[in-house]
Amino acid sequence: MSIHLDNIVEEGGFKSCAHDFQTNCGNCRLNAICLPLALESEDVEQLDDIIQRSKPIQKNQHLYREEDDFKSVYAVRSGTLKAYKTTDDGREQVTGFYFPGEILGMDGIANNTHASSAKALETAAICEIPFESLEKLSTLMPNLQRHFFQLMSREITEDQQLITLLSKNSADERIASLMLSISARNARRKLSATAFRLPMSRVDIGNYLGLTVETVSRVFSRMQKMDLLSVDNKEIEILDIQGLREMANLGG
Amino acid sequence: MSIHLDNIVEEGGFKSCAHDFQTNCGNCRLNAICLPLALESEDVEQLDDIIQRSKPIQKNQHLYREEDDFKSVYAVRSGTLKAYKTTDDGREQVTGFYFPGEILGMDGIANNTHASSAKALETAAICEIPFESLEKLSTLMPNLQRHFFQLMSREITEDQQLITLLSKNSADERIASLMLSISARNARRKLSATAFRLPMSRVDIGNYLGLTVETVSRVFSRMQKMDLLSVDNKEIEILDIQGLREMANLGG
DNA sequence: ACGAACACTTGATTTGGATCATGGCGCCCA
DNA sequence: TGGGCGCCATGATCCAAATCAAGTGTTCGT
Repeated sequence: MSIHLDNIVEEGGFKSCAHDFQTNCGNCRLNAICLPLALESEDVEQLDDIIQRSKPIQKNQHLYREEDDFKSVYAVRSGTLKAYKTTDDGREQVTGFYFPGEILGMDGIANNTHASSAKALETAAICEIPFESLEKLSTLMPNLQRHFFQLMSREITEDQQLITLLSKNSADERIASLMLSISARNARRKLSATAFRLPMSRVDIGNYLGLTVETVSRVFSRMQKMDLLSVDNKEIEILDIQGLREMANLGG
Repeated sequence: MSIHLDNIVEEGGFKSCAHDFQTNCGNCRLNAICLPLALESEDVEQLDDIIQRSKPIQKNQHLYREEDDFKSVYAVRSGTLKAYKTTDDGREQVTGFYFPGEILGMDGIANNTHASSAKALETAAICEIPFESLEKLSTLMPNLQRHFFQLMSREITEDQQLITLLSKNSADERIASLMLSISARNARRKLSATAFRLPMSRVDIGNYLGLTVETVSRVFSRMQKMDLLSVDNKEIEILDIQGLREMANLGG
């Protein structure tokens, strides 16, 4: 059973007080990879003033739902969320997983209505960034405007990666790519790139990658047989990252 | 053989002079659906000042290529373009088609490098919008900033639609959806929603939708047999839009 | 105006992943 | 502390779309 450093450290700050001294961008362990990334420290303080931190949301709770009015975008402080859409015939399509330091909700800007729902896969601490305030601040701080444009652009390029994956790659390649993506995002947060716990179920993985649960399961078994990784329920250890890259078709 | 009103009318303006009186946002037939959409007329003039209009690009010419430095985003004035990425193993993934009034190139903002290539499917007139100027103008004009955030957000929601389509829908459903999308975009430009010429090849359609050419061909034949549409090479006429919606699973 | 290259269609066969079916394991809670 | 339910694994069968193959139609360059 692995220890979730993220949750323990960061939720610790919350339990005492929402305005705890730890609870601001300046002190946040994630500020180098999150919204404040591009800002001077005095600017960070202004950003800090508009950010709302409420109590953590529990597993399976929604942060927002499709068709809710759009008010804010959200930064993940700890925990993991999934974003998903409900298709016209009632099925679910997972459109992304969001880890600490990542921003979600930007798909709501287009129509002032959330285009997808977001639900916690485990207890999660969230920073809410009211969009109107962010817009105003952006006109005053060109760096912030630039950075937010970049964040949205990154969301676009990531979606395009997923489109390519779904359109061109086999089940093996899709799952190898997802494992590598999670590994890289862990590394960005200074966590292990080779050993981690998957916060999402096999169903969610399959849904995200356009595969059935059975296929996900079989691919994990196959990868294990090939000594690419070891799988113990949700605990993953990457044993041969090079081999995994080759399987994902990311070249040698 | 159909007549391309778009090309004839708008390229006419170009041939004489790049600073032709017709060639500005204020007079552009598309200004109600393009970037100027949200702006007052005096603001439109300022926007107009930063926009560069060069001579039309020819079929198969590139507007930009993957990994080019990112300098500008582009608005289509006439013609059609496709955006595509080259996968690690050298294949091509079409990520979008762009019609008059639509903006492309926003995926380059994230890393200051174009994440995809854009190529003309037919002769196309383009408005180039230098991004640095657009950023500066956006800090001065909140409406423009807002509108550009919305445009990027729309790109995200459209990509998510495509992800869902690729992940959950059959070949029939994918192609029906694409035909309906093109129809709706034509309607937005006050062109026929039921009769149009496809600017892209079957290969491009298949590539975009994650299908082979053969499958695209067969689906068109099947739709024709079902009297949903008539297909004459690239000329499409939608005969039963309701039936097509049902096939696309967009409900009754 | 002609021929080559390209774009599209249609048919036969194959196949990767879906679907259907079953069983085990762990976990939560009474 | 056991029972039920959700999650996961694995085997058997099926099917939609890919692949392979062979044409025909269209476009373009000279």
